[in-house]
Amino acid sequence: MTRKPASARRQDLVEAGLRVIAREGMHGATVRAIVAEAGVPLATFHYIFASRDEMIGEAYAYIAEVPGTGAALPDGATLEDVVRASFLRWFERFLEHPEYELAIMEVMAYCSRTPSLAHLPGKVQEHYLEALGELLEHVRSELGIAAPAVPTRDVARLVLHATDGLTYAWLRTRDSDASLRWIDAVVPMLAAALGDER
Amino acid sequence: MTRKPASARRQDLVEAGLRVIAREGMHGATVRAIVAEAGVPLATFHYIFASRDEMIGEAYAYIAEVPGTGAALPDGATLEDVVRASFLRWFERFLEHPEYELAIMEVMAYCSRTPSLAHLPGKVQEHYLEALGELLEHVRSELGIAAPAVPTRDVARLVLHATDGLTYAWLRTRDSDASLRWIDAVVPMLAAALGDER
DNA sequence: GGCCGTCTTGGACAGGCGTCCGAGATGCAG
DNA sequence: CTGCATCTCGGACGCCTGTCCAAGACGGCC
Repeated sequence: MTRKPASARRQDLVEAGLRVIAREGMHGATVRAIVAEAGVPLATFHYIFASRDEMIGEAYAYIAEVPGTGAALPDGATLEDVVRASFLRWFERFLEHPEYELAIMEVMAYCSRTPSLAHLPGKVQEHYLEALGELLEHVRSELGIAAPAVPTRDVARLVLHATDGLTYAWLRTRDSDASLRWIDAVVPMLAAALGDER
Repeated sequence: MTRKPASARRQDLVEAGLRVIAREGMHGATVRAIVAEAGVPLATFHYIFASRDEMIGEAYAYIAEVPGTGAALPDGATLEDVVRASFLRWFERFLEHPEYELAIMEVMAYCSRTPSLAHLPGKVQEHYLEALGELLEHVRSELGIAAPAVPTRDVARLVLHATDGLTYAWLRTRDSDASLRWIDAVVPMLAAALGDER
């Protein structure tokens, strides 16, 4: 096998692990399945990771690194249009790989249950909030909205609640129409919070 | 061991299973852990269920049987007040046993991954919608709101999206303040949809 | 009282699991 | 070229998993 530094093997295994979890779920993500996916011998796994849990934690943290959906805003769009467009774009991305979102949900549940990983879901949320916050700030400055009375971070939390609701409900029903109606319903509220109207 | 009809043992095991999943997560819900919780010998399990998966499915369906939160409305309350009060009551119940909500999430993910159980999440959602629909109809008739242009079922779906968002986000962060702010933000929208204002 | 459907139960089975050991290969630093 | 830190990897360890069998105990009905 081609010789690689441990850091590179680490990333290979984390990515392979995420692929396996997305395909088979947490239940099927055994050490043997993961090394098979990565194409490395079994013993490599525990040369890199002290335990399977350590790898799961690494994988969950890895998810948070994925950048948000930076959008190019059309000129003359209202705030609500921009929010709706961004939300819809996120939803399209979601629909391309819904099994990944299910995987993330499973990993977060597993981490919640595992004492050594229980702090991670909060940290991942923190990353989400930061990335989303930047996007929202960008939108605000682009549209010339100043001196917000609702802090950006609070608006980001609302947006996250909205996407979380869509995620959970969609994964149960696979009903995209209902999701679109949900988007139609929440977007005005989110835009209002972002635009600071009362 | 006291002799019981299979149907009674079935319910005992389902309830024990749910307790174990709530306490240890899906990962720790082994057949042996479940029979220990129920206080029956191992072999009883496969006298009752053909497989562990069959029991998991039964447990997930069992969840949907739990009745919704029927509320006594104070006189002279506005529609928004009633919606907010109901939502808050649900949230209080949620806070009493959040680990159960996490368990439900894990079971739903597991079912999604298991071909023979993949149809269940949709069915459970259907039960939720029905129960919630009845509650909403009750509120509507109580407040004398007639001829809805937005079908009750659609409003119920919106409410479900809102509670799902709260559930998912809370389980990551355990941030009840953020949840309350979310409730404050969505309730007017939900009330508007229920009250049929545009 | 004897029968028979229903329920109980100890024990075993094969297979999969996470983890670990120790010997060998590799390739840069001196 | 030698030395040493780094990486590779076959194979095994003990434990736990879901599932099953076959023998026994119960208890209502003829």
